[in-house]
Amino acid sequence: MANPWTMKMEQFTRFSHEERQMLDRLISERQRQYAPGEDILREGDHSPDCHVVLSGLASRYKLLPNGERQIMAFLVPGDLCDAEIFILKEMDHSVAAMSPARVALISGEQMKELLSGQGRIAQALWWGTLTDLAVLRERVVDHGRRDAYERIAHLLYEMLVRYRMVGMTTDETLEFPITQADLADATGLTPMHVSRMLGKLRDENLISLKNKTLTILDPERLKEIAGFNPNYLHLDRAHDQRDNVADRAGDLV
Amino acid sequence: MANPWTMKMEQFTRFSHEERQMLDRLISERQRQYAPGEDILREGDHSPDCHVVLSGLASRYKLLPNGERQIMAFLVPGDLCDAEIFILKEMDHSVAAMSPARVALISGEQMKELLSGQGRIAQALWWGTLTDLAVLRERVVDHGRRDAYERIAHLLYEMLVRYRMVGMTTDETLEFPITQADLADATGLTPMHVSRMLGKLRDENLISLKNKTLTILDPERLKEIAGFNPNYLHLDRAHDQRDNVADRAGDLV
DNA sequence: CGACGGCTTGAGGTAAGTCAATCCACGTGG
DNA sequence: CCACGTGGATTGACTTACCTCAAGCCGTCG
Repeated sequence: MANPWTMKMEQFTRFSHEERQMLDRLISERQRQYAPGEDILREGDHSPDCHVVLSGLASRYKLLPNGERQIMAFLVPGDLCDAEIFILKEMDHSVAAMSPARVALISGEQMKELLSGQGRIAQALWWGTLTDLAVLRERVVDHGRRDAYERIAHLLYEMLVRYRMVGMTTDETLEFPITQADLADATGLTPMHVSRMLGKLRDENLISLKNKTLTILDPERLKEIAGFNPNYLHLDRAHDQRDNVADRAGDLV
Repeated sequence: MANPWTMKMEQFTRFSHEERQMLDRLISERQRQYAPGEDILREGDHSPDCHVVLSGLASRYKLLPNGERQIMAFLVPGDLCDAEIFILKEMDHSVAAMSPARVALISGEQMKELLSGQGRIAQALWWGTLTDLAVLRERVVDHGRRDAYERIAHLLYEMLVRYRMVGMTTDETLEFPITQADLADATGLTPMHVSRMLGKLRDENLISLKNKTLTILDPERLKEIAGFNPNYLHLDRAHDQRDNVADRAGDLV
C-alpha cells in the first residue's frame, strides 16, 4: 500500500521503484501525532521542517483581529502543509488538525534537495504547489459566484475527488470529521445557514451525513449542482490504464 | 531603471550584477503588446512560453457556464502570468489585458533552467509563486469574512502596496484602469453595489478615483478599515536600507 | 447630433445573517 | 443507573446587506 504522499503525486507522474523507496524513507523517518484542534503550525512560526499529512484531516486558517476564523483549505492525506518553509521567513497563516492526524516531518534541507533536483520528484512537488494554487482559485470562484447551496455542494464533491486520489475511499463514502461550524468558517457562511443547506442536500437525497461519515448518494447530480469542472485539479494521469485504486479518482472527473 | 520583474523579485533577495543582466536579457528578447480586453492566455491553452507583465494591468479570470465572470487576481508589472506552463498540461483559467499591456515572452526551456538552478533566481521564482498563493489566500479571507466596504478597501490598499513594489508609484497616486464592472467581478459584488461602496469611500475622504487614476487620500485609515496585515506579501527586504525606490513599499507595511 | 460605455441613484426583493430556543448524543461523575 | 454538562445540530422569527430592475447622467467618439 503506497503512502498517500506518493499516491497523490502519482496522479501527476509515475515514479521509479527507487523514487518510491526514497519517498517512503523520507516520511517514515520522523512522524508526529496531533490531537483534534491542535495546531500543527501557527502564524508567525518558522519551523525547520516541512509537514506532510499522512492520515486524518487538517485545515489552513487565519484568525482575524475580531476573533473570526477563515478556513482557506482542508488538507487531506498526501497534502503538504508548508511548502513555504524553506523560502519564506514565517508562516502567514496557521494549520490545525481537525481529527487525530499523523504527520511526517521532513527537514528543510532534504526538501530543498528534492526540489532543486532535475527528476520527477521535483516536478511532482511543483505540480503539488501549482495545484494548490488552482484549488485556491476555485475557492475564490466559489465565494464570488456560487450561492450557499452550490458552494457547499462544490466543496463536498471536491473532497470526494481528493479522497479518491489518495485511496481513502473507493466508493462514495468518506470520513468527514468536519463540523458545521468548520464548514461555516470555510464557506464564509454561518453555522445555521450551513445546517439549512445540508438539510436541503439531504432532503434532495444527494448526500447522507451522520457520525462523521459522509456518503454522496448522487454524485452525478451533486456535480451538476456544484458546477464542478475538474480541470483545476490537473489529474493528468486520471485516464491512464488502471494500475492502482487511486486512479479511480479519474472516474469522477 | 530596473525592469519590473527584477524589481519585484528584489523585494525578496538582492541579485548580483550578472543576475540582473541575465533577467534583463531574458525579458528583452521577445515582447508583445496587448490591447485592453485582449486575452493573453485562454483556458485550455498550452503555450510554449511563459508570460511576464512589463507594463499595464492584466487579470486572471474564469468564465462560468452561465456566462458570469470571476476575476481571481490582478496582475501588475513584474507578475508572471503562467508559472504552470512547463508543468501542467493546460491552463485552467484565462488571463486578459485590462489596459494596453506589454508582455515579455520567455521560453519554457529557459524558465525551466532558471527554476532548476541553485541560485537566487530560482529561489526568487519560488518566492513569487508562494506569494501568489498567499495573495490568493487573502482573497479567500476577503470574500469569506469581510463585507463589501472592507473588501474593496482591502483590494485598493493591496494594489497600492504592489504598485510600490515595482516602482509604479512613489506617492499615493496610481494608474487604475479597472472599471467598476471589473471590480464587481473581482469582489463578487454587483457593479451597482461597487459604485455605492466607492461612493462611500469617497464621501469619507479616503480615496479619490477619476479618469482611471486612483489616489489614496488617507492610507492609514484605509488600512485600518481593510484590516490589512501585510505579512502575506512577504516583503522580506522591506526594511533594508533604502537603496532604491521600490523599497519604499516597506513604508506602507 | 445620437450612441455608447461607464457610472450613479432609487425602490423593492431576497439570500443569508442574527438572536434565541430546543434538541440530541456523548461522556463523566455521583 | 440516572443527573448533568457540553458540543454540535436544528428550527423559527425577524433583520439586513446586497441584489434586481429600472431610470437617468455624463463624457467621449463617430
